[in-house]
Amino acid sequence: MDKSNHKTDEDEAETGRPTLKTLAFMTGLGVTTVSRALKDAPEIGAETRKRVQLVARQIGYRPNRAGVRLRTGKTNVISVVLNTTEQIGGFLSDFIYGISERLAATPYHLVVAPYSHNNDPMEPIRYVVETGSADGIIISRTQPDDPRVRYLTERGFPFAAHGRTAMGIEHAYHDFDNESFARLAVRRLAELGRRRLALLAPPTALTYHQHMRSGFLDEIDRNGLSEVPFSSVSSDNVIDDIRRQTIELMRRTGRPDGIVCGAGGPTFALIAGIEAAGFKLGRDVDLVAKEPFNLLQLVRPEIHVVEEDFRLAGHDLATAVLSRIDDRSAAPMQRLVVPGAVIAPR
Amino acid sequence: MDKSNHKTDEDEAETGRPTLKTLAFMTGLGVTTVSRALKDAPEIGAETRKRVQLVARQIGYRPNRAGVRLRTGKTNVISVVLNTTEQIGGFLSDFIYGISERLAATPYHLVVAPYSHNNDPMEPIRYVVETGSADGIIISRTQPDDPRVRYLTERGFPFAAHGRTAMGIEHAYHDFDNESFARLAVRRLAELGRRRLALLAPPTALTYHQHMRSGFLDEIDRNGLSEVPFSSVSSDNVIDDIRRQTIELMRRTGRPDGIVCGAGGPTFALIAGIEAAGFKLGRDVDLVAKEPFNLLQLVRPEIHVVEEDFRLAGHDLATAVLSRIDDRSAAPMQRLVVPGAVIAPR
DNA sequence: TGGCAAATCTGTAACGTTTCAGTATATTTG
DNA sequence: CAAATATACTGAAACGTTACAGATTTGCCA
Repeated sequence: MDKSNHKTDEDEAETGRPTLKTLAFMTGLGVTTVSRALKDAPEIGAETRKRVQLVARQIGYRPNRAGVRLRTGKTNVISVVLNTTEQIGGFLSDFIYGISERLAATPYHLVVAPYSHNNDPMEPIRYVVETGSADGIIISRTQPDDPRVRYLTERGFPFAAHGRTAMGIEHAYHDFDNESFARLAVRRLAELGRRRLALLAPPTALTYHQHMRSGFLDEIDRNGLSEVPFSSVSSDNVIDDIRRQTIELMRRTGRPDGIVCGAGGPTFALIAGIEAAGFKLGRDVDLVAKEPFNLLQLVRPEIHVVEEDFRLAGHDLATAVLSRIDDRSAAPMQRLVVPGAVIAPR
Repeated sequence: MDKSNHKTDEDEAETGRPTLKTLAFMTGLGVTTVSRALKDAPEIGAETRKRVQLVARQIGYRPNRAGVRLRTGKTNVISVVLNTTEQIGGFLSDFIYGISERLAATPYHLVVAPYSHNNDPMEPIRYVVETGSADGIIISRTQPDDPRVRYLTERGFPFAAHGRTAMGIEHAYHDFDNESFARLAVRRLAELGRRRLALLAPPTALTYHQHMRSGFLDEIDRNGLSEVPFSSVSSDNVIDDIRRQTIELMRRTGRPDGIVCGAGGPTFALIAGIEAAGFKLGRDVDLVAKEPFNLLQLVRPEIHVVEEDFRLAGHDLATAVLSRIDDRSAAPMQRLVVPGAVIAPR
């Protein structure tokens, strides 16, 4: 008799994954009631609420993300936008782990949106905002005047940045205090009696280039030291370029006797370059480097190291963007991590 | 007069993000026709198809993922399941980049699902399958008898594994030929006149432990060398444990004069341990290590290195799982990457 | 000319969820 | 005691998409 393709309630109760309808059938309530009961709405009787929640737990009900998303627009997704041509040596793993650890206890999923160097960094940002494919965004490689920050702020889209900006916009960020790092590094080199210092800085476009550079310059000044310019490469360059340019640097007449390096991978190239030019680390020149995990010092104990924790950064940024989503008018989390001491050679 | 809260066609055309309805209004066609036209269905006139597609492109129509997902069950998501307690030194960045590069030109998003060491590795897998939150899964740290592989295979869920299994199941994988790596390494050490070799292997639970170990043992045999057991640690151990155990190893009476190491981070610890015990690399003992990016050799040129490309692995696995989704009955992609030559000290 | 097939297009229903506008029953109030 | 109000629940509609089962038009053949 029943030629329709409507599912009956009983069908519903038997088949595959449970939905609100399944729950409604099992409890004898309406779908609406079940929905409200699951989110502890006050207009549902206490006893009914308990009952629905019990049954839901028993049969392992999980809300259908697509259904929620379609109806409410809420995606329960955080998107982290990464540059795939990023520095080798990969602090990125820890960064991502930090984020996902934070997200693990929440209903949020983490999606990784890449862009390559030749592409527009705005592209993935626009995509996410225009298609509403995430509730929040985490960006890195922040610039002083960052179009992404402007764009996201203008639209009131929740985000957090790894690094600060300088455009008078109050936004959530987590940053490592690279100015202090540079100061610590210079001070250490001064203590070692070094006089002519070079800095292998991040690319000029990034905000923390300025920070690191100004800390470096100011502290050089205070200690009566001089700078040996080394701007032909940045820590973004490929390893081999850095190595070559370091050889170049060391062969100059006014070569440095101390070098500060703000990134992990490039430090390897620096050392290789110094030695290829015939100089000895610790004798002719000292090196203070920033490293995510202190591996380098295991094999080259003569270098000085400051650690930077990227897992913490990920964790922080996830927290920041979540609280941003939760309440867009709340004050954005802004955390500046001060570097620990410079770890000396053993 | 119109007190309903129905949106009229004109409303639709003005407001926010375009949908099929917007397109239908603009072209004067039905929603169904537009939907079919956009996917080049044959029953839509050629001219209409062109027209619809043109308009869609003009106004930047993007299908609503939640709509598609709710209706079809297709998520357009690939989930990569990672162990967050994974080895420091992070080859993971490259792995993830490899995947997302491959996915960039497709409609697929990449979501990272973590699990920590004390948690059940099956948990994220079950979650994805039960909630249908992805169309395919990429797993790593594959075991000879891997419950995840069994589970996914039983349910016909598309996946690809970084590493092989040994349970008579034909599944998609990408693997580095660690047996060949170990052979190459041993051969190199034999050529250098080394006689007593040790192997710092991966954890015994993982499939490639067997591969590496059997290659190592067999090649030792062929070359008339002997093994110095070194099973107190695996490459999964924390850096400091490896360093300590290496000191231990080197202080034994029958200490090795050659060591093979199958992972990047641990090699640093090995070197530190060897030297802490008072021995000199290249003189007392030689080291052949596998490294994702050849950074180590820059600062310790006396070691021998084989490179392993994790970006390629990611790319491959993404391809594999996509083709699996595309056609579940097609033969699974199975790729074994043979190691390149051992890079000698310079 | 009538009939039939092919070509092209369309409306309805459904996926699972939440919101809106109720309804029915019990309880209080004047 | 009627009316107002509070309590507990419910059906219908909508989010954007696609599958299904038509509907309309055109061209062709007997």
